[in-house]
Amino acid sequence: MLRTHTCGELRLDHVSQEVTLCGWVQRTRDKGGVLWIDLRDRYGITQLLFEEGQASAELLETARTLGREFVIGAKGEVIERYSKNDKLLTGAIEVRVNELVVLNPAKLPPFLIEDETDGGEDLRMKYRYLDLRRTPIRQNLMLRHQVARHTRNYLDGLDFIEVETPVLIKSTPEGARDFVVPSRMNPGEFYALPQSPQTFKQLLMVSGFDRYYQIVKCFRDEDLRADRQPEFTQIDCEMAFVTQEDILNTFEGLIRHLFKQVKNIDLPEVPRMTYAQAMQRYGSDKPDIRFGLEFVELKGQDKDLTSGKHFPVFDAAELVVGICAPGCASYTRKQIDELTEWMKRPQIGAKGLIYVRYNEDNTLKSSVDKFYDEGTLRQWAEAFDAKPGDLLLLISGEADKARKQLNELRLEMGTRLGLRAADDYRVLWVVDFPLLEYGEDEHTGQARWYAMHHPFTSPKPDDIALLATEPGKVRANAYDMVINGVEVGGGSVRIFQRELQQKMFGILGFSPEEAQAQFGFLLNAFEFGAPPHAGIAFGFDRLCSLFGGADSIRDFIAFPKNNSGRDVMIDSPSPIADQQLKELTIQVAGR
RNA sequence: GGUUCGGUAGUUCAGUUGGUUAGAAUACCUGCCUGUCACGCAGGGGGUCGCGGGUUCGAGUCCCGUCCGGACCGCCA
Repeated sequence: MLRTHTCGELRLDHVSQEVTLCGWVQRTRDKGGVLWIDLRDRYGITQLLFEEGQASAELLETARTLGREFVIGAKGEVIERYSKNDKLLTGAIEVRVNELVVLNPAKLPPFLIEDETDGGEDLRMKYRYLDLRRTPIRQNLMLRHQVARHTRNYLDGLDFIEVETPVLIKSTPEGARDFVVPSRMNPGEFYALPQSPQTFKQLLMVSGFDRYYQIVKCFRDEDLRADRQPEFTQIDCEMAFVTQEDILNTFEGLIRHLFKQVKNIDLPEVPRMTYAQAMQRYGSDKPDIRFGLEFVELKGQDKDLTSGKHFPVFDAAELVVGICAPGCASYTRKQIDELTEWMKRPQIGAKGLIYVRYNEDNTLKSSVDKFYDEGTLRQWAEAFDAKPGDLLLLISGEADKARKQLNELRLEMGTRLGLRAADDYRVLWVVDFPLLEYGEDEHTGQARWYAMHHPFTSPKPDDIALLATEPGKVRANAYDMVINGVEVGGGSVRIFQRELQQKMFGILGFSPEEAQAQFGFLLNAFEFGAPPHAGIAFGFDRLCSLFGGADSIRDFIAFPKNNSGRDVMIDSPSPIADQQLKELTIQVAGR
């Protein structure tokens, strides 16, 4: 061993012991007659002391040549400090060095390796191995380790077993784009990397494994975001002989366990909300319930407080819906205009934003005073349960669009009003998702039915009859877990009968032959005694970033990719040699 | 595929209406300093203003193109 202790463990108890430490030079403070070096490893920082008169001239000389990030070993005596530093765990002691070895000198790093670095994202990613030396990033990865460890502990305790499923699998048309891997031994044929181990975990249920989990890499070839990587990790779970209720309880238990173990937070019972409620009250299937600002409809299916006053915008609207921003009546015209412009950005695409100020003096002032008298405005305020000082913000139009736009506004107002604290955690189950959604096929342009979750999701038994008549109204036994407006997990009760699964593929536009070619192995398996089963998968990276109080998942992944799917450190993806292409019988345009 | 913001010293940024020798902070180097811990003080070096073209007497600044990066929309069963 090159060292006797780490840089994080020495205390007053160790005083007068002879120790050897190894690590990286964080910083040197040369005071002339005395020189200090902060020595860092993953456990902490220990101050090394070199003093004129005590240390040899040669030792001082060497110490003065040390630069940032040099790797050194230092042997010496632990002594109590004259002036202690209570910001450091090792701040009561220092090591008076009598032997110093430079294990490896270092070039000056391209950015500061400090908690508050001066490096930009791009640079940090290029030198990720240096970035990972920084305490905040190291702590993120340690948090990730803890989340994984406690996940395994919890599931192990419930007799789940972890089974590895293959990474080289088969491309399927449904869902996200696949990453594809050419097969040398089968020219012209390709593997796909799994978007999730979905079919394999269902087959494990058919095999009788009963309770399966896997902390597993998944791959999706879609555009990226701060919370989306092309390869990401899921906690993938499946259970047999269970109902939806069993899944919700088991995995509410997992989340509660993780909050307790990782954050020492006792989570209250997780409330449930149907998809329909979530959309109506929040305009989102993943509402952030840390704050209210719930939607109130002025014109909707069962009421209308706006029509007949010759305001064409509202008269033509399917839905007039708004939120009440408490205490915002003091917003200036300029602030409201700015908010309106924000809503009109192409990303949101609102046509406009109507406001009603409920002034402190009990008067009402709106942007539609021309059309609505004070009595009507007062009716509106009542509908919102508004108080003097509040500001109503209204959106109108086609119901789905209006809700979506107002959802953006609600979240923005929540942020502006400081209602979205990172350390306030509100967990929610959203249940009863629709089974199907209608949309245009990207390639053919033809409208057709898509599985909202995936094609293996079972319809609610009560709704099966609707499959033939009104597929859009069929609800699924599907559920999402949402924390602070982030979808952290989702799953469903699965179809386990061949006939129903075939029917489902039919609705999704597969011919019987296509279904057999793509998913024959699953359909066949269902004929050999498939048990009822259900499952869920959690986005592990997101869960970690949430526990870490961050929006981006990148700093919870050791070696992440950038927005364009590139790893700027190893510079991938990259071209491959002509010989490799030839072997794979692949031709690349332009080569 | 789209919207939008950005690219200037090792790094993070400022740079006015197009006008003298492109600045600050920090890092780095040199010297001084025996209790620092964001040490301090004095001095110093460091720039193809992403790249290419254009307008102009003159471009970091304006225009066109292009490359790179961030955020977002579409997309992500």
